[in-house]
Amino acid sequence: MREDTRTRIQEIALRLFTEQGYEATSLREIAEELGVTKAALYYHFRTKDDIIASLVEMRMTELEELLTWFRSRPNTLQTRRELLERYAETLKRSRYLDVAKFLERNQTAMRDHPQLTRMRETMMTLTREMSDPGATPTERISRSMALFALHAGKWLTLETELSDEEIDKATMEVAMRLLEP
Amino acid sequence: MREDTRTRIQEIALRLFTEQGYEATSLREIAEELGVTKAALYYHFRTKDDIIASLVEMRMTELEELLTWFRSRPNTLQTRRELLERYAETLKRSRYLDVAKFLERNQTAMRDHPQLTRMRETMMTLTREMSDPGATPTERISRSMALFALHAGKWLTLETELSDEEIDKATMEVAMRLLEP
DNA sequence: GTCTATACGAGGATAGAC
DNA sequence: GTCTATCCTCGTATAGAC
Repeated sequence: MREDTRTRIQEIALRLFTEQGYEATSLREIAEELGVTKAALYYHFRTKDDIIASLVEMRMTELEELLTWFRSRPNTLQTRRELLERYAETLKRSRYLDVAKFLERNQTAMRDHPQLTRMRETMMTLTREMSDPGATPTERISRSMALFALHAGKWLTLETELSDEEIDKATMEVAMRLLEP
Repeated sequence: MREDTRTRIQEIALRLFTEQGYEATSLREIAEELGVTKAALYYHFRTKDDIIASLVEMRMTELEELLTWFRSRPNTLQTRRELLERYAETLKRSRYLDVAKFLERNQTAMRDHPQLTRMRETMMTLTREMSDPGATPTERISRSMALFALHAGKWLTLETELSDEEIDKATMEVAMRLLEP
């Protein structure tokens, strides 16, 4: 059974946007790969922006759910460790990893997008609340970086000697260490 | 005494590119802020790309010098610690920090730039050579992340309770810890 | 409902006048 | 060293075929 056009547009667009850049990818390219004219895209999406807006929305909703879950639990080392595990899980689902990659690589292109502002705030809140009130600056920064470390691990896939699984496992160990005092 | 036009174009362009994005910033905007027409920019630079190419070149040359220096020294913990100090020093000079920020935020826009490829390779080589041949995956990833941590620290300036100096100091401590076994 | 044909203003870029 | 005229492609929009 054939996917619907709308979903195919999103898939092609996300791939091209991530590979070539959001602004460097024209609607004509997307339309050609789909086998239609670019005007046809405007039947399915109001603007170029709308093509990825729903995908970004998915990723953001997930982050907000993660924050809600975190706040519902006692702020212990155990909870923080579980937060890292859950965050890493979201990055394993290819759809979210693709969106995360897109967002990393197209920061300025999405600059004044309201969704991006919300997401930045969610990430900020998450990292901030991981710290105890009386923590030292080093402890605060260290814990904040634990989440970033999970992303950084995905950039290091060029370390040819290591397999993806080894990198994922080692990245998690490094991130966990950043939670320790 | 007035700066020459060429330098002013670079300064205006780097600021606008970093704030708004490379592709989102038009030559007309730069020209207007400078008080000329966009066609006039083509006297000073062959393409839009060339406007920042020389700035990126500076940053890249510096990274390559850092790699050369690192290779000239015994690969000890002491040398790796000094590498972090030197790397952080480059990020303190505003010109390089601005270029680094621009590169972080406009990755896909610079995608097929030969300079970018060279820089990625230099960073990769640097992080790879920081590892001993017999190191565990966790040690390798941890050391590789030490350099990224210095950048990540610059993203955390929104941690309102901490001053820039506190963040810099704490970031360095976290990065140094990532070098330890 | 789904698409094609066509047009508009703005973008980067070039050639050439002054 | 600065500008005009010009070109092609871009995102966007609408009218209308099927």
